Amino acid sequence: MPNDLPPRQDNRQILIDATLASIAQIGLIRTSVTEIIARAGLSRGMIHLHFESKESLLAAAAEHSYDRYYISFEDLLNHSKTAPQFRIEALVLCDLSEDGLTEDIARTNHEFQSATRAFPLLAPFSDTRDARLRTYFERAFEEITRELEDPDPALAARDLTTGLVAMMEGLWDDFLLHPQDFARQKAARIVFRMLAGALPGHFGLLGARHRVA
Amino acid sequence: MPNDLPPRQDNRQILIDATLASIAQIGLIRTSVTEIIARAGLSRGMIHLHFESKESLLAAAAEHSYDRYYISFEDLLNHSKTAPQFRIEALVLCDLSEDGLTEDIARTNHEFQSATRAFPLLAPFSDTRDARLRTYFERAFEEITRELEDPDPALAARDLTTGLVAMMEGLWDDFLLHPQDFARQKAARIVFRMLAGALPGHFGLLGARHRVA
Amino acid sequence: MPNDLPPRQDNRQILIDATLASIAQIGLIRTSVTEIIARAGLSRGMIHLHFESKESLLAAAAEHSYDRYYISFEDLLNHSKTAPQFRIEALVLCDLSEDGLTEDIARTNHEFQSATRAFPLLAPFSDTRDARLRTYFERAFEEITRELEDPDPALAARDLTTGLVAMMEGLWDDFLLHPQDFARQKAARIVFRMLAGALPGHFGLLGARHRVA
Amino acid sequence: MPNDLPPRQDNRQILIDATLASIAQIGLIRTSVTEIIARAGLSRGMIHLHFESKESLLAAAAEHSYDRYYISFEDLLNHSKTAPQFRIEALVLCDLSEDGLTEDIARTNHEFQSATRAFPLLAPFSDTRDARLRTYFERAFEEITRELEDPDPALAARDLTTGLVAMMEGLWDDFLLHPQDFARQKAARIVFRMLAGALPGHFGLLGARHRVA
DNA sequence: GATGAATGAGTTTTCATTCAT
DNA sequence: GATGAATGAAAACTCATTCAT
Repeated sequence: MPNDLPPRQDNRQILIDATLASIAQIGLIRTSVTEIIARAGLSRGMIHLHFESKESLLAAAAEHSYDRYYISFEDLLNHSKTAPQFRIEALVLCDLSEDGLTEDIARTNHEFQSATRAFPLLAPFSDTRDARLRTYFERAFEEITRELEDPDPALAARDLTTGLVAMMEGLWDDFLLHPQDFARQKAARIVFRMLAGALPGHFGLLGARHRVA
Repeated sequence: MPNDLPPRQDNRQILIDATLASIAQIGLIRTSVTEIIARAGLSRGMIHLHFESKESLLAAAAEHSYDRYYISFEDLLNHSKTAPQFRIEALVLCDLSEDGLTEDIARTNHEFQSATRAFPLLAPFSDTRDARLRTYFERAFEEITRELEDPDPALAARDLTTGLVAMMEGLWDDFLLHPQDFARQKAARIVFRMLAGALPGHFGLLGARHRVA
Repeated sequence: MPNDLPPRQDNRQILIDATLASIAQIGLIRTSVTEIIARAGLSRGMIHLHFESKESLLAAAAEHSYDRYYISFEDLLNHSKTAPQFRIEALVLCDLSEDGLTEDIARTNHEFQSATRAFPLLAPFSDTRDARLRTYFERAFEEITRELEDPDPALAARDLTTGLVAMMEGLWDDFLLHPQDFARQKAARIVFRMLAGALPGHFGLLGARHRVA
Repeated sequence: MPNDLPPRQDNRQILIDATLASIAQIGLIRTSVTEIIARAGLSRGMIHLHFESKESLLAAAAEHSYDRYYISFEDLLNHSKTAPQFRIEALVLCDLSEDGLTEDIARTNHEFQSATRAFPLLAPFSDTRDARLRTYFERAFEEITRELEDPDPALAARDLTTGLVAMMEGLWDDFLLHPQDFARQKAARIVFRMLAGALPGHFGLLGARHRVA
C-alpha cells in the first residue's frame, strides 16, 4: 500500500526549519507567519494546527536550534575521557569551528536572546547555550584547580569559566558583526593566549599542553 | 512674563528618550509608534514631523544611545595621561561600573545590534561601541607590547584587544541574562585574572600593577 | 442541500464593483479603502487578500470597466457584416445609447484617465477605449475611402477616425458636465451632420445612407 | 524708504502658480499642502492666511487657470471684426496653437474637471472653458446660418457649435494621451475637414474660405 | 490532518488645519 | 502678515488568528 503523501508529522519539522532559516536570513522582526509558510511551502492553517500560536512555534524553533547546536559536541564530550585541558581545548575548537559556529547558528542564537522580552515563551531557551557550556567547562576547570591545589578550587573554576564563556560569547558577537573578517584560527589563538596566562601549566599559546606524568 | 509651555525643540529629544526607554523595557519588537508617543506624551504626527520615519527615529535613538554611553568615559580618557595599564584598568572598571553598565544601556545596545537586519539605517551604529573600545584598548596595549619588546607588538596588541573586547562584550551579555546575579567586582576580577595571565608584569589579579621605575 | 453562504471567490468581483460605484459617485479622490469596504460590506483585509494594493485594485477595476463597456458592442461588431457606413452608424448610436453611455461609465472612464499620473498601474487602461474605437472606425472608413478612390485612402480614413473619435469623446465630456441637458438624439444628429459633410455619398443628416447598387 | 520684503499680496499669486504647476505635473490627487508650499517656497500657514482652506485655494487656482487661458484669445476676438468664418478659424487655430494648447493647460483643465465631485467649490469653473467657447462659436455660426437662410438658423448654429466644441475637447483629450504624437496642423486639418463638409461655402479643407462679394 | 479565504485589531504614515510666537 | 511646530483624524497596509470546507 503505497503512500504518496508526506508523513504528516514532518510538517511540524518543516515549519521549524523554515522559521529558523527566516530568522537567520531576515531577522526575527521580519519573520511573519506569511514568510514562514512561504518558505515551508505549507498552508497558512498549518501553524496553528501543529502549534498553539506563532510564539509557540518560535519556542519550538528555539529549542530545536539549541538541541541541534549541542548534538555536535555532545558526542565529543561523552567520548573524550582525556585530561581536562584537552576537553576544554576540544570544546573551544569545536565552538569556533566551521560546523559549530555558522552565521545561521550565531544569528539565530542572538535573535532569540533579544526576543525574550517580547516573547516570554522563549525565556527557557535564552541562556541554554550558556548554561550547558558553563557546566562542561566548570567541571574540567575544577579538575585542574584541584590538582593545582588552589586555595578555593571551586571559586577559581567558576571565575575561569565565566571568563572563558564570556570570551567565547564575545567572539561570536564579533563574528556576527564582521563574518568576512573573522578568522577562526586567530580567535582560537586569542582564547588560548588567555588560558595560557591563567593556567600556564596546562595551556600554551597554541592550545592545551601535554602534562608530563 | 512666565512661560508655562514646554520648550518646543525639546520634543525631538523627548521622543528619542521615550524610544530608548521603550526598547529597554519591552524590546524593540514591541516598540510601536503608539507605544512611543504614549510614553512621550506627545501626538502621533510628532514622529513624522521630527523624523522621516519610525526607522529614522530608531537610528537617531541608536546614535544618541552610543553617544550617551561614550560621554561617560570620554572625559576619563582625555584626562588620564597615566601609564597604559592604568588607562586599561580605568576603562574596564568604568565599562563595568554602575554608571557604565546599566540594564537600560546593555539592553538597548543588544536590541539595536540584532535589529540591523530589519532596519538598515541602524547599521552605521551597530558596531560603534566595539570600534571605539577597540581603538582605546589597542593603543594602550601597543604601548605595553612595545615596551616588552614583543617580536610583533602590533599583532600582540590586536590579539589582546580582541580578547579583552570579546570578554567585556560577553560579560555584558551575561549581565543581561542574569542582572540580579551579576557581580561587578567579580566580573572585573575575572578580566584582570586574564590580563594578569597575559601581561603579568602589568596586571595582577586585582588590577593594574604599579611599575617600578 | 442549500448553501446560505455567499460564494467566496465572488468577493473579488464585489470589491471591483464597489470600487467602480464609488468612483462614479464620489470620485476617485474620495474613494478610500474604508469607502470601498463599506460599500462592499466586506472586511478591511479583504482588499489586500485579493489585490496587492489599493492601486492594483484600481487597475483591476479599470480593466473590468473597459471590458464591460466593450462587451456591449463586441457582439454588434462581430455580427454586422453590412456596409461600412452602417457599421459606423451602429457604433455611433451604440456609443451614445442609454446602454453604451451611462453616467457611471462616462464618469469612471474620465476619472481613470486623469488618475494615470498618480497611479502608474492604470496607464495600460487609460487609452484602451480610444484605441479600440479607433480600430473599428478606421477599418470601416478605409473601405469607404478606397471605394471613393480617394488619392490617399489610408490618410483620409485616419483623419476621419481622429475627428469622429474626438467628437465622440467630446460629447461624452459634454454629457458628464450636463447629464440632465444632454440629448442623445441631438448628439447623434450632430455626429451625422459632420459625417454627412465629409462623406455625403454615405451619410445623411440622420445617419447612414443606403447606397444604391 | 526701501522695502526689501516682497509685496505681501504676491504670495497669494505664488501659491496659485505653485498649485497649478503641481496639478499639471503630478496630478491633483498628489497635490498636497506640503507639495504646494514646497514649490512656492512659502510657509505652511500661508495657505490658510490667504485662503479659507486648501479647497478654496484650488478654486482660486481653477479660476486663474481659466482666466489665463482666455486672455490669449480675448484680444484676438475683440480686435477681429472680420467675417465669421475667419473668427472661427482664428479661434480654432489659437486653441490648437503652441500657446493655446500646452500640456500644462490641458492637464490642469482635465484635472479640475474630474475633481468637481470631490471639491464642490470647483464646480463654478468646471465648464467655463466650454461655456465661453460655445458663446464665441455660436454667434459666429449663427451669422453664417442666417446668411445661408437656414430654416432654423439658431438650431443649426447650436448644433454646429456643439459638434465643433466636442471635437476640440476630444482633440485636447487626444493630445493629453499622446503629447508626443499629437500634430497640431493635422488636428486643425481634421477640424476644417468637418467644417468644410458642413459649411462648404465658408470652409475648405485648409480653413476658412474667402467669400466673394 | 490540511487548506486558504476571511477577519479586524493593529501597524506606519499622510494630511489639512490650528495657533502660539 | 508670516511662521512652522503641533495636532489627531484618517489614510493604506500588515498581521496572527479563525474556521468552513
